[in-house]
Amino acid sequence: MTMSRELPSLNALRAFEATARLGSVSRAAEELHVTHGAISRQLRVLEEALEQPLFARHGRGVTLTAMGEELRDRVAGAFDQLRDGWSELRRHRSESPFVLGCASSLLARWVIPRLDRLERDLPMLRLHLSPEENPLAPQHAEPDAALALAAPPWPHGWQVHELAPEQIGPVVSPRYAGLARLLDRDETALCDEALLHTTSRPQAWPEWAQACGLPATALRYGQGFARLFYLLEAAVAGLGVAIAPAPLVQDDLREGRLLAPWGFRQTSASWILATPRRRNDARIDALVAWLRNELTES
Amino acid sequence: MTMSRELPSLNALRAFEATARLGSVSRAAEELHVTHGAISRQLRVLEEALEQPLFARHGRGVTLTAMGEELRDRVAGAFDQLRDGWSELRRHRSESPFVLGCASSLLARWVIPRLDRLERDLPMLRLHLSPEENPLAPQHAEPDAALALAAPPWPHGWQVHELAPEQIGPVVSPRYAGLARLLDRDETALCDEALLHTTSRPQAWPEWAQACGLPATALRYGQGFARLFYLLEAAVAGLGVAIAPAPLVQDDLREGRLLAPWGFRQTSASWILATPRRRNDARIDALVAWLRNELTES
DNA sequence: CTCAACATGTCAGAAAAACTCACATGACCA
DNA sequence: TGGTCATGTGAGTTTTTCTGACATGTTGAG
Repeated sequence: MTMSRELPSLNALRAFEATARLGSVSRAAEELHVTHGAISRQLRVLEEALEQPLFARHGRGVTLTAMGEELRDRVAGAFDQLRDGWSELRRHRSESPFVLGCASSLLARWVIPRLDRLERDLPMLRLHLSPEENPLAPQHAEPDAALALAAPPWPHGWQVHELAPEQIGPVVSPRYAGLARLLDRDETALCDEALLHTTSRPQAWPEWAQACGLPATALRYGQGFARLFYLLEAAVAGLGVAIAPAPLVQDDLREGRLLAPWGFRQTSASWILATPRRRNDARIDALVAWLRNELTES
Repeated sequence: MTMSRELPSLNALRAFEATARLGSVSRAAEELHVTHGAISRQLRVLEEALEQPLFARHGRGVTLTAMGEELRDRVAGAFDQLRDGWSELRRHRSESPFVLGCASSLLARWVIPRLDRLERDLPMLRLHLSPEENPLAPQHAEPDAALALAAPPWPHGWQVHELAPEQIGPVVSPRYAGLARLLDRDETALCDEALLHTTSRPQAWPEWAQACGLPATALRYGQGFARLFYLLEAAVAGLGVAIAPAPLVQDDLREGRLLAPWGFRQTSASWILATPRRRNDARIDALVAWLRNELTES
């Protein structure tokens, strides 16, 4: 009652194909990294299924019977095709660039300044950057990984590698007109400022306030910007006091374009690298390690 | 260090192919007679090997990713080819005639007279007869089975089904000129005869002599024939006393063309049906049963 | 001829792969 | 909101496959 379109054991077929191609049970065993006994047994499985011998044994070596030759002609091409298809797929895969999705503010303020070093340290990555406002949202061309600032619960369908806790703090330009009334005072001084903020993350100031024990309601908001990137440009230009993750203003602090008189405070969010589930490329581990190091060393 | 021409688990590949073709893990599971969990697991094996998802899961069903489509395109044809090749091979096999090798004397004297009944009882056999002087010798076109009279040790490389012990005895035509001096005497009467014999089986008379307690040296030999078939024709023609296996002269005895005054005696040989090893066709069992019945019922 | 070197077959036990079952999750629909 | 469908997951079990040791039979050299 065996449905004729069903296939026999594919491992047995593969053993047959190798034996037929190499003309030897022992060499087929070598190719498949098993013992000759395993091949011998697999051949018997096929022969029993067909109720006909596929090889004539003559003590020293084997030769195909008529039925064996027919089977070889029918399956050899299929196995070639499978091997070619599979290896090409793997080759394409390993040669394809690694697409990193990332919000444009992070990209501009943090990734791009480090890009030369990143490409020098991880050249095999062949990194391609893909600016996307929300890299964790479902989209047409899913990136290989997404760099983001996010808090649990982690987005569904992604595997999250936590890189470092986020630290945020107020920053202000030395050119800011109201700087004088802020210096040498503690955080409460900010209650008198019209704070610059970004609409893409309205919780930044309240979170910070909570972290340093100020009531969130004590804060007054000034101008809002659509993106963190604009917010920081505004701060550098001396338009007021902004709030930012430390790594994004690190260079500005070092070069004196911004001040952070009250330091930075840890939030509940983290820098994360998120990868689509069941993609555990070895390249991802390398990237995670590099990013962790970059975020924590300074 | 994975050699790129190596294949992944073929069972996993088959699970993928079925799932891609049917667009559903559950239906693939049905087709392959396993649970959906088994398919799911196999798909994961492939995805881990490629480090890329092959399907996008959306709670209700799956759809191929770009990489999945590429893999499907590359392997679907190969699986079609394997299925077609295998099923055609099986079809050819089951439709092919069953070739029975048999010495020409047996063929003429025993098989052919029973052929109409044999074909009536076992029509699925589609029997083809292949007269060969020594059907157990290695030859170009090996038969599916060989009918022979033989004694152990059995020929190497064949699987032997013993059908019935052989019985041989002297036979003589009622038209034989010397019949008068034989009738109503015991076997010793034959010591005075020039016994007809076949050069293809010189041991027949000595064996018979031993079986009935006569010294083999007491026998005198007359004319020899190249084949048993000729020997029996000579006996029927009244040329002298021949020796023959009982089933081969059964019809002649019944119809009075030959007499067997001293009956038949068992030898160490048997009627056998020999089949090439590892060919255990169901048709063989049917044929063995039929032959056994035919040889023992009379 | 005998013997060593091959090549393959065979079997019991061991290892690995595949599967099942039961439950969990998420999407869709009424 | 609960029910159904489709799939994921994990522990434990079944099935398949492999190994390792030995047997058989062939070949060719000495």
